[in-house]
Amino acid sequence: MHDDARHRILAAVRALRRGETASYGEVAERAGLPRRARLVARVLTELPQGTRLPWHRVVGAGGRIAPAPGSPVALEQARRLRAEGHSVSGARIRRKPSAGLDALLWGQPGPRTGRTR
DNA sequence: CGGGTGACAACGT
DNA sequence: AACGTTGCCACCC
Repeated sequence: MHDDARHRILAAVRALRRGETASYGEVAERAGLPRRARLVARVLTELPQGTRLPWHRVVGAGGRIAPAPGSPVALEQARRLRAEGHSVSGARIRRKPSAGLDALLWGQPGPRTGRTR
């Protein structure tokens, strides 16, 4: 894959702020790579262990933890999301209950709760 | 070139 | 809500 695409994806993830989440597809879109959700997943998979990137803020469409349920990475993501105010049950993530304020802070809704196209 | 795989996503049932 | 299907894309055999 292009190193350039990788850097743009990393930048998009780095831009995610505390409490915010974005789906793989959204991250791809923000990185200027529409329809490359799987590429985003691939890039995250290859992140080094101690990375400072907020990779845990990238979630599956509809607000789900994407990695295999029970896997170390999935558990760690759940832990971090809860630490940022979200509630996680199994793979399901329910966004921090402050949608109104969040919308002001984020400008855009988080992962789709309804249909998209 | 051909087939399999996955931290994806949209749709239909 | 939970699956199964299909489309997709980058990689790896």
